[in-house]
Amino acid sequence: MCKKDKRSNIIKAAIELLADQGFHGAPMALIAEKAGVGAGTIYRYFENRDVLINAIYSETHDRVHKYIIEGYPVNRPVRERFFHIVRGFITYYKDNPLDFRYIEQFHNSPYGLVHRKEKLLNLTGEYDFIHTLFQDGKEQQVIKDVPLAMHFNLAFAPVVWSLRDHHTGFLDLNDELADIVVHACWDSIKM
Amino acid sequence: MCKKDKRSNIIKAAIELLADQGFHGAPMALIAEKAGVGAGTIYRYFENRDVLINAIYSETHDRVHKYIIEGYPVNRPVRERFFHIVRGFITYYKDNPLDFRYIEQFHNSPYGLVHRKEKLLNLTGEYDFIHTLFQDGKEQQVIKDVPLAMHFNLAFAPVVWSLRDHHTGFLDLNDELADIVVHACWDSIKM
Amino acid sequence: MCKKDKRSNIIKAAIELLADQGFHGAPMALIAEKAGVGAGTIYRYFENRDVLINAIYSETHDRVHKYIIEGYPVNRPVRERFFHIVRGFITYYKDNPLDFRYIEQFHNSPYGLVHRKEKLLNLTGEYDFIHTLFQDGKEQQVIKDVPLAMHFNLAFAPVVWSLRDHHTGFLDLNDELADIVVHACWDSIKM
Amino acid sequence: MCKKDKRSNIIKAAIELLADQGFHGAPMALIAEKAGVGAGTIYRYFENRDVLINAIYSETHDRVHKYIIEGYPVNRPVRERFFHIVRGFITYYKDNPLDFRYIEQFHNSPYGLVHRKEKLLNLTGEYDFIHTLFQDGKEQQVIKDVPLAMHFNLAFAPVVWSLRDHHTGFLDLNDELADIVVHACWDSIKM
DNA sequence: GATGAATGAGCGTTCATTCAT
DNA sequence: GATGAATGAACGCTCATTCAT
Repeated sequence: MCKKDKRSNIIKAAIELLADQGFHGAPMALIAEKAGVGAGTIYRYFENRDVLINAIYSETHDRVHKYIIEGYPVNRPVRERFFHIVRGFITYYKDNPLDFRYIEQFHNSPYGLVHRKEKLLNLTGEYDFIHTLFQDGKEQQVIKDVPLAMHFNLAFAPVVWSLRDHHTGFLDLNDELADIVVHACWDSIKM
Repeated sequence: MCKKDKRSNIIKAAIELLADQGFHGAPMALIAEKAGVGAGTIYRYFENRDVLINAIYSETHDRVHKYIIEGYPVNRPVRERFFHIVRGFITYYKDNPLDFRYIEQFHNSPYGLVHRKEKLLNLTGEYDFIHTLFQDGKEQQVIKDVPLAMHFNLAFAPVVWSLRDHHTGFLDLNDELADIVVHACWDSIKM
Repeated sequence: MCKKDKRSNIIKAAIELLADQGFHGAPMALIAEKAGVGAGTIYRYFENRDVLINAIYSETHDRVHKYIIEGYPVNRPVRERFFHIVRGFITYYKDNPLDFRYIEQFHNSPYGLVHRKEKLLNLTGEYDFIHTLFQDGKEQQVIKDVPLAMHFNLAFAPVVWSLRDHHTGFLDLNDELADIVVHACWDSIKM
Repeated sequence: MCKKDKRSNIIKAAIELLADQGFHGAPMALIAEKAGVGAGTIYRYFENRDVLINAIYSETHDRVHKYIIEGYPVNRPVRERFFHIVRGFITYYKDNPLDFRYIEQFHNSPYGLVHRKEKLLNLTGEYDFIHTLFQDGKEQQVIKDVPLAMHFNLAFAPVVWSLRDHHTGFLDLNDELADIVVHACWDSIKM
C-alpha cells in the first residue's frame, strides 16, 4: 500500500465512521482498524484528530464543488446559474449520503463554528463562486437586496433540511419534489 | 438556596455550557461547579446526563411554545396564522439566544434524532399546532400540496439559519430583515 | 413508631437487603427507605455502616444461639448433645433463610475475618458452649484428639455447605438427607 | 517488560490484592499501580473487571487441577483415588496461599454463584473428574448413595475450612492433622 | 516509515456520611 | 430526635496521543 493509498484509506474509513456514528462514535483506533493501518500511522498524515476532521471536510467540500462547477453556465442569466447550482447540490448529495452526513455533522459541531468564523474573516475562493452569483443578481435587480448570508439561508437551508430528511427516511426527495424545492427557493430570493 | 433554586441553577448552568461549548464541552462536574452544587447533587434532580439534556430541551421547548401560542389567531386565515407563528418564533429566539443555541445543539445531536423519530411515530400536542395550520392551508389550496416535512423545511429552515447567523454575528436580523425572511418563507410555501 | 421499633425496622430492612443482594447491593439509602426512616436516622442507632453490619450479625447470631440452647441436654452424653446442636442448627437455618444468608455473607467478608480474629484473642461466652462439648468429648475420649478448630470444621463445614446448597436450590436438604449429614459429621469427629 | 510479563504482572497484582483485601479492596487503579502499569493498560488484556476476575479464577483453577491430576491413579480403587485428590488439594493450597484465598473469595462472591449455576447446567471437563469418582463409588457401593453435591460438601467442606484456618493462623494444618482430616472426610462419605 | 501497546487524564455515576432544618 | 437533600471522594472505564520497536 503506497503513501497516497494509506492517506485516502484513512479518510475513507473516517468519513464512513463519522457519518454513521457521529463525531463521538468514531475513536481513532477504530478509524485505524477500518483503514487497515496502525493507530499511530494516522498521526503521520494528520497532526491530530482535529486536523483529520478538518481535512476530511475540505476534501468532501472540494468534491461537491468540483461536481457543481462542471458545466456551470458562467455566462448565462442568474436564474439559470442558480438552478444549475442548487440542482447540482441536490443531485450530488442525494447520490453521496456519506458526504452529506459528514458535512452536516461538521457544520453542527464546534468545528463548524470555527470554520465559519475563519470564512467570515477571509473569504476563500469557492465561496466567491456563489458570492458572485448573488452579487450579480443583486446588481441586475433580479434577486432581493439583502445580505449575502441571507441569500444563502433562503436558497440553501430548505434544500439542506430536505436532504437530511431524505437521508433519514422522513421524506422521499424524488425529482418532482426536488424541483418544487428548487423553485420555491428561487421564488424566495427572486425580486 | 432552596430546592427550586438548586434545580434551576443546574438547568441554567447546563444550558449555558451546552449552548456555548456544545454537548461535549459540558461535563457533569463543570455543570455542577457552575451551578454551585456538588457533582452528586445533579443526580438528585436528574437521573442521568441524558435525562438532564432531554429535560432542558423539554423546558426550553415549552417556553417558546407558550410564547408563540399567546394570542394565536386560531380562527383567522392561514396566512395570518403563519405570520404570527414565524414572527413569534423569531422574536422569541432573538431575545433568548441561549435557548436558541441549546435547541440547535439538541436537534443536531443523537438526542435530536431520537426525538424526531418519536415525534414521527406519535405526534405530540404542540406539533399538531403547526400541523393543523399546514393541513388547513393545503385543504384551502392556499399553500402547496407537498408533504408536511417539506412545509416545515421551506418555512423554518431559512428562519433557523438566519437566527443562527444573527447569534453568531454573521447577520443582523433586524426587524426589516426579519420581515423579509418571513415573507420569503411564506412565498415559498404559498400556492 | 417508637425508638425500639425504628431500630428493629432498620435491622430488618438491612438483613433482607444484605442477605438478598449481598453486602454491595444494599446502600444505606435503600435500607432507610425499606425501613421507613430517613437516611440520617440510621446513624442515630448505628455509628456507621460497619457498626450496623456487625450489630446485625450479633443479633442474628444470638437468635440461633438462643434457639439451639433451648432444651439443650446439658447433662447428657456428648453424642446426644452433639446431635441436639447440629440438628437445631440445621432446623433453624432451614427455617430462616435470611438469617443463614446473612451469616454466610458476613463470614465470607472482611467483617468475618475481623470477627474471627477478635474471637481468637478473646473467646466470648457462646463460643464456650460448643467449646465445652468438644472439650468433654476429648476428655472422655469419645471424639478425636484434635484442635478445637478442627472439630468445628469437621462438624459444621458440611452442614453449612449443605444449607447453602439447599437455599440456592442445588440440593434438597430434606429430613432424611439432613440426618445423613449429621451422622456423617458425627462419624468424622468421633473416636 | 515484555507483553507476557505485563499480563502476568497484572494477574499477580490482582490476585494479591483480591486475596488480601477482598473483592472490594482492590480497585482497578490500585491493581494497575501494583502491577506497575497504567490504569488503561489492564483493559488491553481484560475487557473489564469481571473478565479479569473470572480469568484469574480460571487460571488459578487450572493450576490446581493440573497439579492434582498429575499421577492420578485413574484405574485404582475409589478410596485410593479419593485420597490422591484430597491430599493433592491440601498440599497445593497449603503451598499456594494466594491461590487459596483467591478461590475462596471468588466462590463467596456473586461471581461464584454464577459460576456454580453454569457448572450445574453444563458440566465442564474437570468437574467430571471428581464427578466420575463419586459415581463410581456409588455404583460400587463403597460410598453413600446421596446426591453428588452432598458428597462434595462432606468431602471438601472440612478441608476447605481447615485450609482457611491454616492460612489465617487459627490452625496448624501439619501433615499429621491433614491426614486426620482426609481420613475423617473419607469416613463421612464411605458406606 | 509504520506500528500498536501503553498511557493517564478525564468522563459519568454511586453512595456513605453530614448537617441545616 | 428525625429528616433527607447535599456532598465529593472514589469507582470502572474510554480514548487521543505517544514512543519504543
